[in-house]
Amino acid sequence: MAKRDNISMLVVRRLPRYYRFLTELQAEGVMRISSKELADKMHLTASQVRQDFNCFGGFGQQGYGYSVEQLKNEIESILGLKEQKKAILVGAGNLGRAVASHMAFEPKGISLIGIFDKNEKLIGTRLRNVIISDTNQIELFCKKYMPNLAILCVPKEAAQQLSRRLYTMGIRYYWNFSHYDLTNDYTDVVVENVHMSDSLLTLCYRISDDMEAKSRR
Amino acid sequence: MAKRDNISMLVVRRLPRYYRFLTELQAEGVMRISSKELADKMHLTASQVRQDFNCFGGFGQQGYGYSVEQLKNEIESILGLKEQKKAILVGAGNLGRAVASHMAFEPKGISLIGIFDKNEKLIGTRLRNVIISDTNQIELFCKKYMPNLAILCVPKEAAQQLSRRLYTMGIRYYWNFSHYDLTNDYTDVVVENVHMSDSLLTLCYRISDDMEAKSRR
DNA sequence: TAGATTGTTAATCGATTAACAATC
DNA sequence: TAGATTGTTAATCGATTAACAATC
Repeated sequence: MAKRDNISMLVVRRLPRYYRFLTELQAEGVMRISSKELADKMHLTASQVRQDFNCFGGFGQQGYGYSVEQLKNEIESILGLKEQKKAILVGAGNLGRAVASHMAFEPKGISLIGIFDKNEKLIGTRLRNVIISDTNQIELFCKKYMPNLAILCVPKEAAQQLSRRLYTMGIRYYWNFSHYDLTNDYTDVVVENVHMSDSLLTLCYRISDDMEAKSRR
Repeated sequence: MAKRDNISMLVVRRLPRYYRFLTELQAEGVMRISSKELADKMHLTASQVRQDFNCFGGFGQQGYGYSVEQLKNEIESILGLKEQKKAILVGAGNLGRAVASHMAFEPKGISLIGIFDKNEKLIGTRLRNVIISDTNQIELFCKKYMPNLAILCVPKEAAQQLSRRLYTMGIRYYWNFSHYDLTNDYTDVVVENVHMSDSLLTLCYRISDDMEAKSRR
């Protein structure tokens, strides 16, 4: 891995997808692949595939293509999956519970070390072998265990105040499911938003657009 | 609403966000807003805001700006939220249950009319007042109720066979949480993917990149 | 060596930004 | 009318695609 210097977000967002396809290819026993083959599989162009990889250095070999295993390892290292990260999750409602129990954290180098909620009924119960604690214990917990990543599954109204507390405790990386915009308050923070309802609205648009197009014919 | 003709996906994906901000502004009692003000709030440029809206026709007024209420209504209609859609959800595991109970379907014109799972323990229980049925009842159900949208919360392995069945039953719109690529099999299908793990991997990259950048300083 | 496929430069395409005349 | 802000055209910027020399 070399180069890397101001990589476009569009490239970055393709990396996980490359990683998925390569993992699968490896599982299928495929040893090597050309940019053309990979591009066809992923509905991209060969040029784009090569350009993408060359943002980080040349992983291929002329006349041969790419070694699936090597390429997968390179991307794994680019994504930083081997670096250990400690995460806490706040908000153990429907969404929080789904995220906690559904996500594969370990293969990404993430250990979920704490879950918090203010609902007394949930406090003390377990999720993925982690005991749910009272949200007001967050400061104590952070002081002790120093998590670096927070997963926000709280309602918008709670997110602002909560993020202020987490920021104070030194947390700078957020996986944010709430509709609160953290970048309004802090500039030195990395936030990845998951807005499921935006995605559903996009689908609504596409349905409406598609149906209209069909009715025109 | 007028114009519209080959709108870029980048514009489409901004629409739900506009809609969110406008809904909020309206709730706050704001009556009018300029492209500049809206752009600042949303971290966009005024030019972009105006260009985006003008894909669908001019909703503003020179010297005044945009009426929050009118603009919100226009976008609502562009997104097709008033059109009634019938949805079924397949896979009532952690993720499916979270989606079913967490999502606000009604304001998007979607009614969730059926939920399916193959796990006998879940069959017969209720989610959001919908009884979970056996997955093998899907064909019967679709014949009777003609849903047009399917939400896929099943594992990758189940998704291919399942999508084939749903396609046969005439379903062409999919909100897909599985890692199976539906567009491989069908071209006349509209699929909106939600890949939460890709989003988390993107965050991993950004953490790794950010930490590296900091250590360089 | 000949064939294949990369890495990389150049050309094209599309999206964002800037500018400004139109007009409320 | 003067000031503000839109709608829209032109300029810029960035991303994708095409082409091809380098090389395995």
